Amino acid sequence: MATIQDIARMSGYSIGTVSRVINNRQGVSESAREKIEEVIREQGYQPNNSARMLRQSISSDITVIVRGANNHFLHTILEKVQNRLREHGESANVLFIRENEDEVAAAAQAIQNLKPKGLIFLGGSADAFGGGFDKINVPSVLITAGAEGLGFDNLSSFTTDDRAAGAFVMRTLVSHGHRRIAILGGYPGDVDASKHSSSPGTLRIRGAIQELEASGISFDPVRDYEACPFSTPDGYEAARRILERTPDLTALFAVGDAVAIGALRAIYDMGLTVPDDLSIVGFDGVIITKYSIPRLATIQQDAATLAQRGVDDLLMRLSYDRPPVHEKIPYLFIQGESIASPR
Amino acid sequence: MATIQDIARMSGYSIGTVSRVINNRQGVSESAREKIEEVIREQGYQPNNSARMLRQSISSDITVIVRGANNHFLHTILEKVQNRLREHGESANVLFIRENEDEVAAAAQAIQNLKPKGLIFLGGSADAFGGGFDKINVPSVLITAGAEGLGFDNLSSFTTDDRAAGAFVMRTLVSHGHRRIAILGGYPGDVDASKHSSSPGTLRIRGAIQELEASGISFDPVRDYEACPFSTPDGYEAARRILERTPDLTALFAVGDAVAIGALRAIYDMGLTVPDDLSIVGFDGVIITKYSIPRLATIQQDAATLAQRGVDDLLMRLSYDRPPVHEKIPYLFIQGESIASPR
DNA sequence: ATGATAATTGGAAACGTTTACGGTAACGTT
DNA sequence: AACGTTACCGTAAACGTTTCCAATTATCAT
Repeated sequence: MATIQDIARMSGYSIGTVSRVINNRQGVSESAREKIEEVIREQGYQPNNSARMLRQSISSDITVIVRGANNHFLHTILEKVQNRLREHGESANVLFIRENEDEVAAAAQAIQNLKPKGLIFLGGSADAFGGGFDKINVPSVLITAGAEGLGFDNLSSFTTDDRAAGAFVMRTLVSHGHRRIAILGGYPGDVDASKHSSSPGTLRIRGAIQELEASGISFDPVRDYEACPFSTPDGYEAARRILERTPDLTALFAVGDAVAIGALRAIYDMGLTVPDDLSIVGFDGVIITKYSIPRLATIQQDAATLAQRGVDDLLMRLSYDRPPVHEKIPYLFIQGESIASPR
Repeated sequence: MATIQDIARMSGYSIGTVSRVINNRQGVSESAREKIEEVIREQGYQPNNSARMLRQSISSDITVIVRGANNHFLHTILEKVQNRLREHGESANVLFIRENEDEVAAAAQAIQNLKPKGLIFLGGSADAFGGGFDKINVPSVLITAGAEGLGFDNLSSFTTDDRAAGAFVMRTLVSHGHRRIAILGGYPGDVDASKHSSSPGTLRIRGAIQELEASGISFDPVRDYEACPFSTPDGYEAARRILERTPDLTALFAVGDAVAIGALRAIYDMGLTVPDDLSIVGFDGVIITKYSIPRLATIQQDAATLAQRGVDDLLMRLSYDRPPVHEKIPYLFIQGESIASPR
């Protein structure tokens, strides 16, 4: 493998100039730049990362933190993020962490001495970012949750408009004639509008409740809401609990597809059918919703765009320093086969 | 952050000796070792990776290569691998690549100058390892495919006994009285026993066919087999094709759960029911098989053990040089609700 | 006690970069 | 022609390790 010295020798310039070309800094003549670039190209030279890192005390890779349960939607985004990074010639370190706080702190610690040049968060909420990651102070992006107005000055966010989507789901159900609707999934505190939270689940739920109230439909958090983690087994259990507790329901809004899939089976096991006895809507738009029986109505998040915009923004801010941005990516409502009017 | 120099100064020894202690090499007195270790401990000193890497021209991290479509089973393993690595205090670089050959070659190239100290492959087959990765020549493990007897001298493998499992599935179907059984999924060449291949799909299929023939049941590759990638949409299409072509089938063996889930829906769309009209068995044991309607019969691979043994073997071989091993991890047959006797 | 040998330790070079600094050349201004 | 300014470029130090080699000390047999 050629070194910067070899390139310098072969191009007839000094290593200083070569270095300037590599990092495209100014102060090097057009002729020098061309010559050096040519040599670099024909030698297939790649700067040695370790040396660079040693000198600058920052690594040249990006760390991706995936937060939450083994979730198909996050995996989809992860893969797209990874692909996009590779298209730009970047490679990524990936870390999976669970929701709990000490794990977040530990991860932040571990990542700190990995010295990444940038951070990408998948899943979770911006709150976690405050749990140690803000100290690392490198350009970061949060995909799948919003971070606007939270005072993190190095964190962009790209997300679906969860509040609007949650409201949209409810509007749809109500327009089908549903009046007894329950919500499934998320954290116990999510229904409590007085608590501040920027997590997507919370926003979906609050948007939904707000819409219901705007339609003059009462929503009792104790009776009509059941919290649970975003996984299929948890969705199954939660659905059973709420259906046993509140048998007069005609529709269910699961704030994640994994939960909805579990609920689908729970409903089946209780001898009810979807959508005749009960309508159900999910959230995320994972592939399985298009093949389940019945096909699941859901909010399809645009994973490809989320990933792409997130990565592009990070790389952009990595090279030209710009302020972070907060963007909402359009979503799509998928009708599926799991909604009908109550009978 | 303290450096080795600080430790040297504070302990009263030279950096050479400190280095020897850190890498616990021999040739340092017990007293020196103790003193130095004490200082290291109280300073919370961590060697600088970049410097180390620069000097030794090998990085300190492990690269994980995930091969194949966006597959839930692989994601599950990936997460478990990652967790196990973290338990050992290691971090991993993750790369997703598709099946095609140039992508493999490109990835091998890219990884070569990442200079990982070890490699973990998830999915695909050992064949891919030959496409450039063997040149990197670091301890590697292949999880989810076998590599025994292929002449790679630095590659361990941990896998389900795909051939036996494939045979087991067929034995089960035959014992239920099925005689007209089709196989779904994998590459077109997989049925051709004359071609050599170590891919898991191939082995499952060959094991299945072998078992059928041993039971005196004829299997016509053209009529009873339909190749397709390991994804749900592809499974859907493949199932439609084969059911239209061969309507007298009574059972289907999909060599991956994703394929089976697609097939389930295809069967439904054709107005048939599982298992009354058609039995179906999948492979992998992903979570969704336990919640689909009907629950899918499948071969449950032991993802946790596969991941754990793979990681442990790699780390072991990284520190003590041992020969690679090839291990088959037990699987479990899950009865599900998708098998019945033909009527 | 002496020398020979082994064990331990220190010193310094090297890994491949980046960057501050100083030097040189080119150019325009007077 | 002399000078100042600018643009470009080269030199060398520094980043924190590992490791070779030489130096020192300890151990032992005689």
